[in-house]
Amino acid sequence: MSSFAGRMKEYPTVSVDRFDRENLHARAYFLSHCHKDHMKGLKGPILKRKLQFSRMVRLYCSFVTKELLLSNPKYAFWEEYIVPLELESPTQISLVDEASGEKEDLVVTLLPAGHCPGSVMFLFEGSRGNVLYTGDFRFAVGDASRIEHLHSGSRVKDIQTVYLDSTFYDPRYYQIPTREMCLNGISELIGNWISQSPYHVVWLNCKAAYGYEYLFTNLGETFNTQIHVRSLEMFKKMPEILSYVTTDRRTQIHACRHPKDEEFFQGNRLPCGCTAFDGTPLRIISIKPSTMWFGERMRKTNVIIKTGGSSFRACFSFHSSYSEIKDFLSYLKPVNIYPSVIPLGRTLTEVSQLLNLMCRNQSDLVMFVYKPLGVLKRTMVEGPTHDSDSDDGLFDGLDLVPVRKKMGLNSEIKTASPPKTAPPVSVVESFPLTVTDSQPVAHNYMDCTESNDEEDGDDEEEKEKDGKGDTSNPPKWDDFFTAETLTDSQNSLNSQSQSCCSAASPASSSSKMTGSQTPDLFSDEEENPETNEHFSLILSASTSNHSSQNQDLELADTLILEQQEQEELSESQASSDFDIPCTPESKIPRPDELSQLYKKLASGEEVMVRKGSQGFA
DNA sequence: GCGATCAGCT
DNA sequence: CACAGCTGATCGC
Repeated sequence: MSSFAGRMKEYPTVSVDRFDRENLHARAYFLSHCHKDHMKGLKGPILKRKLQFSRMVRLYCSFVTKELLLSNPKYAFWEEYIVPLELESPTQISLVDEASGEKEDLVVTLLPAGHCPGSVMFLFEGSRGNVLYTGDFRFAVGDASRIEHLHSGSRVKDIQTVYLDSTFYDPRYYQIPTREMCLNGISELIGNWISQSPYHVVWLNCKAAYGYEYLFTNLGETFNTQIHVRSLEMFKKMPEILSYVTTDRRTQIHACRHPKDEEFFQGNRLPCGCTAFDGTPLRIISIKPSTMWFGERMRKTNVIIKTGGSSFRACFSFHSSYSEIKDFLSYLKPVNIYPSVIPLGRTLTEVSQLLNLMCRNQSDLVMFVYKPLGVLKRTMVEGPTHDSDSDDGLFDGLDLVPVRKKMGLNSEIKTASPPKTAPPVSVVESFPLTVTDSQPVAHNYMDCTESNDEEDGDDEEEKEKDGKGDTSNPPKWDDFFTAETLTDSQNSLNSQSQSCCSAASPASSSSKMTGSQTPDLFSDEEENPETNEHFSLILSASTSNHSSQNQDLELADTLILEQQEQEELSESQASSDFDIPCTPESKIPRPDELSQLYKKLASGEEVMVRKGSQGFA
């Protein structure tokens, strides 16, 4: 569940997915998708009144989200204030302060998020840099590279901040079978059942939320049928969904619901009340889509689990897994990452620390330590970014969070060198200026940490409260986290750091054993990690609590492999704005070499960074 | 009577 | 197995 407070520090005059409290003063609203936890305050009378007195404030979302939203009478009053935007079409939006007339332009691009119908990410491009608000999303590995608007030419755009759907950003959720695997498993189960007779029917026990539609359309297509649902109203303008759903109960696949549907099912009734089509009793199985996750080294897993005589759970996820998120972040390498969800049993601090490893600063930290030339490049790219975060008074008088960060930054910089003025516009000029930052890495690292920790003023309370519950069992996470941090550095030096981590893992494991789960043993049988997982599509009769077994082993293993993976990814990302030439040996460069390097870097990299942020302005 | 919040339950 | 959201109780305005 999202606990994002609604405002991005870079663009605090707009609100995203939150419509209460300070968001009531926003100059523009954005709704990423039509789930209630992203719509807080959206039907509030205060906001409704504000709209009636405003000429400028609008709600921006996708066409599909607009349709879904307006299909609910409680939100019908938004009709005249909604501006639906096409996907992948950069659109300039003027943010006007209606009192002062002050204006700021922002370019927004909607990117399909794969979470539910109409769900999008928002890419904001403006004077404060490129910011990606992911909303909720499910991306497969590699998906980010296929999104045109995350690129500028052949390069990845310079993303300042990602506001991230971190629902499964926790190594517990290392992998979740792909959509295709899940669909295939469900199709096989359903096919085997409904082919037996017309009285063999399936009840898809779906929650009351958008997001299962692609299941319906795929099943409808596969079995040349329609799925029974309670209402078609919300899909009336979406033919590609509408054609696969029906309110006619005489179909073999149902996704209808009833407050007492579980009882109904026990009594061999469908939620719609059906017990028979023509006097012949139905043979009903229930399939409950639910998230299943697996460890990094899980060799074979089932996407269907039998939970009773005629009950099944089927793997289904609205959100990206840990490894999918990592792939996404490794590709984008944003400067900052802020989680919008704290996974159950975690705290904001823990998640922020783990996310720091995926920040651009952090991956460069490794390069800085072992590849000294890298720091020049890193500083070059980062200097301006850095400064732009603290240069002017845009945040003056606004919320505490950005100001606090700014102050922290300045004080950090002061210790190294006198306060700097705003960065020069010229690329060449900015170069020597930023290179003089003698020890920038630690500062930047701290900066990332602090900003994450201190972000989200009132939001933090919620998150910390969430976290309180698990302060009783912190060792497992802490142990794990420490190990990972260590590995981060060690891995670059020594490929045998694996043994170091393996040694550390039993300790964290034993503390974890106090949890309710019964992880599998540290068996050595899985010495050979298969990166190509084969999720079984075949129905399993197993009723074991399979999905979280091996947690401890996975945690430890994750530490080792993810760093390797990260390195590979950065190597493959040769076109990135912030990639750097490899330094084969760590000798100290001579001044003339440095000068050559400066020229090379200045000729391309920085120019691209600057252009990237102005591309659509 | 309405909204916000929380516990409980899927 | 934890998606998202409903229902009902309680409290405050």
